[in-house]
Amino acid sequence: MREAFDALHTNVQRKLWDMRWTELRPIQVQAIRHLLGKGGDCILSSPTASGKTEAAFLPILSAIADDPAGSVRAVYIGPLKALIDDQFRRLEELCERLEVPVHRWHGDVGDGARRRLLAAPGGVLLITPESLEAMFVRRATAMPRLFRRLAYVVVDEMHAFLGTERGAQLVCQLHRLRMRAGCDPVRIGLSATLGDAPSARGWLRPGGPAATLIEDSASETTLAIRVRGLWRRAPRAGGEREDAIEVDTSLVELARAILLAGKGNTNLIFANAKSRIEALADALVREAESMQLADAIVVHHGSLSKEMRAHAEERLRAAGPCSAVCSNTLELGIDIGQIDEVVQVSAPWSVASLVQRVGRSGRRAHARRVLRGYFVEDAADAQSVVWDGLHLEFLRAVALIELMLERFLEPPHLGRAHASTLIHQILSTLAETGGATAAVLYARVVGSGAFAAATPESFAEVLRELGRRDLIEQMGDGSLVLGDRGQDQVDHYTFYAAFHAPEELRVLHGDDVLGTLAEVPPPGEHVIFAGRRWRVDAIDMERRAVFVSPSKGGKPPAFISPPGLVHPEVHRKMRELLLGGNEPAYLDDVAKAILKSSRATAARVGYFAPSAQPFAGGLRLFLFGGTRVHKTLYLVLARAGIDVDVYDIGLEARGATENIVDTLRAFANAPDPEGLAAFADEKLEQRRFGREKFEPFLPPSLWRAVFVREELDIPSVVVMVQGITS
DNA sequence: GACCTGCTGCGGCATG
Repeated sequence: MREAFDALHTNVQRKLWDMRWTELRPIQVQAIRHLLGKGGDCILSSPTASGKTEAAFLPILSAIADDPAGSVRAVYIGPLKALIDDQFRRLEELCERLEVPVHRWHGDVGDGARRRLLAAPGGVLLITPESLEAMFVRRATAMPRLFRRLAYVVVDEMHAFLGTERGAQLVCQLHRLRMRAGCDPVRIGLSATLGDAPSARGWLRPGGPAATLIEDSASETTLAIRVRGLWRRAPRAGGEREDAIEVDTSLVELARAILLAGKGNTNLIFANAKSRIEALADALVREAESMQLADAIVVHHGSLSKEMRAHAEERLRAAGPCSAVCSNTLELGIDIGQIDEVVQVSAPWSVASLVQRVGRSGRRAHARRVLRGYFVEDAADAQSVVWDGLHLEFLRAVALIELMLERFLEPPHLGRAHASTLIHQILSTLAETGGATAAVLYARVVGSGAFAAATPESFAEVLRELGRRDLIEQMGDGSLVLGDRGQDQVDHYTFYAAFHAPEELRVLHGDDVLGTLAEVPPPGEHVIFAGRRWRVDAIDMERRAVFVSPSKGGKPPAFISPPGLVHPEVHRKMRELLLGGNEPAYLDDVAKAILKSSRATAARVGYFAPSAQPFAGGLRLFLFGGTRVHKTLYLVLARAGIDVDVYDIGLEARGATENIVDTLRAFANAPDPEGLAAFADEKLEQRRFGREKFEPFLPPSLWRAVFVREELDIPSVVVMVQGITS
């Protein structure tokens, strides 16, 4: 412990004295020993608020303090802008006594700050993968100067990248950076929620030595959980006025309950979907007013302008009570002021997400964490639709809380082909280099190890397809350059993100930019946005802008996104909750009644194992097998022309029962995954299954092979069908 | 009935 402190640079030590640190946390001691000792790539894995960022940067700053210039010396890559801004503040403070400059670069960072970095590269740079991508495309010639002496790369919130498009992009970028700037920095990953830390060791540097795993499982602060249930009431009309909207009385009741429990505190309220976030914010603003509460209500999500987000963040940091209704833009790492309580309205998709959200509260010493859950459910009776009577979203939330208490975390989906991101990185590398031979391109992109499934043959096949589609073309000397359509892709500002997002229009009130919307109501209609009510005055498609003015009416906006993946373990726990008789102590009386109602519904349909239950309109499949298995079965039935819906834990197929059962049996007896893939390729809307950004540019045969391998789960489906149809 | 994350350059204008 003492020797770890002694190993730090004198001015880092002085700063710690200034900040009145009395001791180093265990993860910090271990990280200092490792990074200032034998060194090498490492993963720092410890609970939220255990000081991981400092664990990485105390030794990094100590190592570069006497030699901070000549190029950027350390890069920090974060998944969220708000997180980068927060870490920027903390690092600036840490660097106060050092000669180490701290820079940040993301979409909301102004020209001035960018020019300062370009003029005198040095110290630490905080950046998103998307902004780094933009550097490769637009400023490739400056990159050697910027990163020549780069010694460290810190990947924060590593779990947010593992097994995702952005993760493959990031791993490829690190390799490309090495090729471009001749640097080979030590790679350091940070996370509090790695579902499988040992398997993450090989991710930071594929094909290279595995990272050293530095773990500190110090027990978390005490956590108080309270889950409150509310029964939904019938909506009533809002009155005669033209701009009045239907008033959802349960939303009003929900808002009132949240305000009463949280008043006088600083709270984060997670409501999952942007549409729901806006609806709840609107209700909270109105109720706070009618209750004459001084508490501020602010909104924070990714479709709001930087000004709106900055306002919310400032208000949270300021003294005085404040509640922020937010999406996962405030989920990770952020340490904004003193958050007293975390409120979760409806269920998130994963345990990891819940753990991160809970980790936003109680970050000061001796403060406890508080999680309040709220669920509005329809009262069910014997006539109710079974799916409603199971109260699936509520059940999922309780399952996630139970799994969190058992310390379960979803393992990442590693080893994926990431074919969409492969194309992204091919196009980006051609923009970066201005042109390259296939061999060079292979070395730069596939050589990163981010695309484990790519072979020289499949890579060549992808290149040929890109050529056929005018995305790339071959010059006389054999080298490859961007084609017309490839240049169009790369020139558009939406290119830099590896993930798909719908095109959006800017929402303007006078000169103020409120944010962006993909689904805009026609002029004359009303919309709730940024926590306020607006009338749509005009839409200018050419300028891609919507003009709004304040109004009294409004309804929440729609956003387009495919549903998330639920891990089979979460479904297993939901089923266990239905079968078991215990009542978690954190449920209030209504929540207990909701759980009881779920169990009564399950008993009424005789559900005790995965099963197929006939009903008047067809067959209901209660599966609890995880989203991948359900999607596979959805395809089996939809391909046979059967009308089918997915309901979290199962499916509802409509039509003649015999036909449905025969279709399932026929598939189990002779599965043809390729047929399912072909059907998905031809018929499936992007909305339902969420195809990745550049998948439309893949050779169809390759797309289908990847789809079969990664999106379908044939063995599980065969076993399940045999079980439910025997 | 179903999540979210992120994003450049430039022209036009006002200001010192």
